[in-house]
Amino acid sequence: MKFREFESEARESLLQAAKETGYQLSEVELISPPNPELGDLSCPAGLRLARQARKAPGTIAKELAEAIAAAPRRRLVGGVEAHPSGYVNFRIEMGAFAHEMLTSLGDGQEVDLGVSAARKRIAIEHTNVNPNKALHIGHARNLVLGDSLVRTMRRLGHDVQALNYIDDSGAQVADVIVGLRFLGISEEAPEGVKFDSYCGDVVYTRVNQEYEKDPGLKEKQRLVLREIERGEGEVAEFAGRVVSKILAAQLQTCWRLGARYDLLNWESHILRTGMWGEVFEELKRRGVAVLETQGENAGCWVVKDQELGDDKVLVRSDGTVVYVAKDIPYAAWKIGLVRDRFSYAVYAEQPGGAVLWTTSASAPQGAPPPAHPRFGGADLAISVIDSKQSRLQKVVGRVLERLEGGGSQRYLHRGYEVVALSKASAESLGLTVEKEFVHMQGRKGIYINVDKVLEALREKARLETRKRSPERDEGWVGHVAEALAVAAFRFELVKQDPDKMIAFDLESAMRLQGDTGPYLLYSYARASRIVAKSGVARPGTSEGSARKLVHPKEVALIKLISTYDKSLLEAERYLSPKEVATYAHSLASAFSEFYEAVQVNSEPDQELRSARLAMVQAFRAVLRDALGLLGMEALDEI
RNA sequence: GGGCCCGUAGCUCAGUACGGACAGAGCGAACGCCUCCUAAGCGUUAGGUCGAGGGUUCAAAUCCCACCGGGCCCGCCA
Repeated sequence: MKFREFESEARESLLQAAKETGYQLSEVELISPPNPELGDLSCPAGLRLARQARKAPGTIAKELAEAIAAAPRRRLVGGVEAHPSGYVNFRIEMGAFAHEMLTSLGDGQEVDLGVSAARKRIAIEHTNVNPNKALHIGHARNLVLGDSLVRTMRRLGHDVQALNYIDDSGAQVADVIVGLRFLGISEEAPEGVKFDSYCGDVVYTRVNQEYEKDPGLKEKQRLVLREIERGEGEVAEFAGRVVSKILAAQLQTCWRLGARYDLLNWESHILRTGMWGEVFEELKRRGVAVLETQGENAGCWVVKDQELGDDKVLVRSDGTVVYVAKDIPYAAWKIGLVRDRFSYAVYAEQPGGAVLWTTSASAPQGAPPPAHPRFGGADLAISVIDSKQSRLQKVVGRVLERLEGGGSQRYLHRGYEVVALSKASAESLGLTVEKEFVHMQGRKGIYINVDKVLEALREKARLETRKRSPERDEGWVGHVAEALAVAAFRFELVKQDPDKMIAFDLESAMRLQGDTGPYLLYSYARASRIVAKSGVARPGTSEGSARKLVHPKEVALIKLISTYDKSLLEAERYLSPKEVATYAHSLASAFSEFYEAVQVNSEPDQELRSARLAMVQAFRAVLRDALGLLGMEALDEI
């Protein structure tokens, strides 16, 4: 977009000037000046060159600035000044800059990012909730981070597969089956209670209480686990049905939050298709997995790797496979290191119409398999998994590198810190709390359900919306309230740095004002209202009218709009959609200041009015785009 | 014992990746702004030894070192 063009012009002119004045300038560092009066872009070139040239930084800056001024003018560079401190400061040629920007964006249509990165096939794994409970806010952080990353990568032109891994053969599922089968707990949720929530809140927690009272019950769990792993028999079939019901309920929540997936990967299929076996053989052959003959791991197949520190067991002495080991063939499949043995079937149609596929352990009988998108075989795999599993993810990454025979780094772990409960929120669950936060614990029922938070948010938003629009019908108010609730919730989880733990506080998460999702929707709606009232959807601009945009708030908004692409590139570089969230908030804030500072529709100067209107349209186009990446719905009225 | 992460205003956090000019928001506090495009907004004021100490540098919240405080991981659990 425009600002990057300005940057490259500034960079080129500085390099040219350095050549002419005889300075050895290898790279041009560009920073934004501390305040706009100094310029729009700064380069500390004088400071950089002072030592080798044995001159004062200010002198060098002056020479460079003069050389640039003497050179032929560049399109977007309006002025160059040397600062005595040694900076060369560039000023944007606002007439041309604003005009060109508004020509491409001022009609409020699609945003052209102008990025041409190499298109990659990327597999992004996220959500991955055990199918034995409803989503809690910790799962939501994973989903929001992952889904926003999927959307951002796609927006940058990559071919992205969104994967959701279903651990259908683990202990947590077995616990629920034990409860329903051996403790006489009802197989049906009470009226009005979602099945995932019932299994997690009632069955799972009850079973864990019973384990403590009756250690013998653990034997039942092992029995169930064996049956599920075998994949045959009445218990396994029953477990399959329960898992499906829970998953269906979970997906309702995921979809409500705006997440869409391309494929469900089932843990049980990795064993059943023989993919584990194939990879295990390869690991043995390459000496990545070795059979331990002595010590505490005697009889186990382990990975020994200096980078990992302690040895990691992959196969137990009884021949069963540990959890992380199953992640290896899955990861290998993602980046095409193992033959794709999965069959694929349609699982569901998601809201909006996109098909959700599922792996299948066996080819369908009779009818020919349906045509499906190409899964697996990606250039890059990204796993969104909380930081507690960093070590295990490092094991997977290292093993893959050795499988591949090189350090290609095609498997990336996007970690993030957990969500805990604030003191106040934990106390609202009836806990007595000493510390400032409490970690959630599924088996003890210490967590906050996503559905409950969304319902509370929606109700609050509904009342606020109703208050502002008493004449509107229930349907409209409900739609707006839902969009506000999702925006508030997602923004709360995505805006924070992934490396920081969130102490989730229900009360502050309920806010609809300040640094929140609704603030973004509000600024968008205000802009839309200006356009609606103007009666002009595609305001024309000229360089002359664009030159009239001189108010500091106008200039600030133009500049910010033109840097949208940079926030996406940062998000890609750091696998961090927070960059987009931060940008969107700054943008909305710049618009609010613009909105308060100048009038659009009542501006008497027709040219200026038109230029401002084009700016509002450009703002809408970019914010709408960013909101889309964050999984929020831009509404013209709220 | 080994490894990873965090520490910035009363509270919650941006800014740290690539060192740069007076360290920014939100919440909370005080005050102000709707005969004007949505006040879910905007403005003003108050509030900071950037955990503490050394080092590198013309320049450090940012890089390096050891330290303090907090969280997490180091299972033949998932």
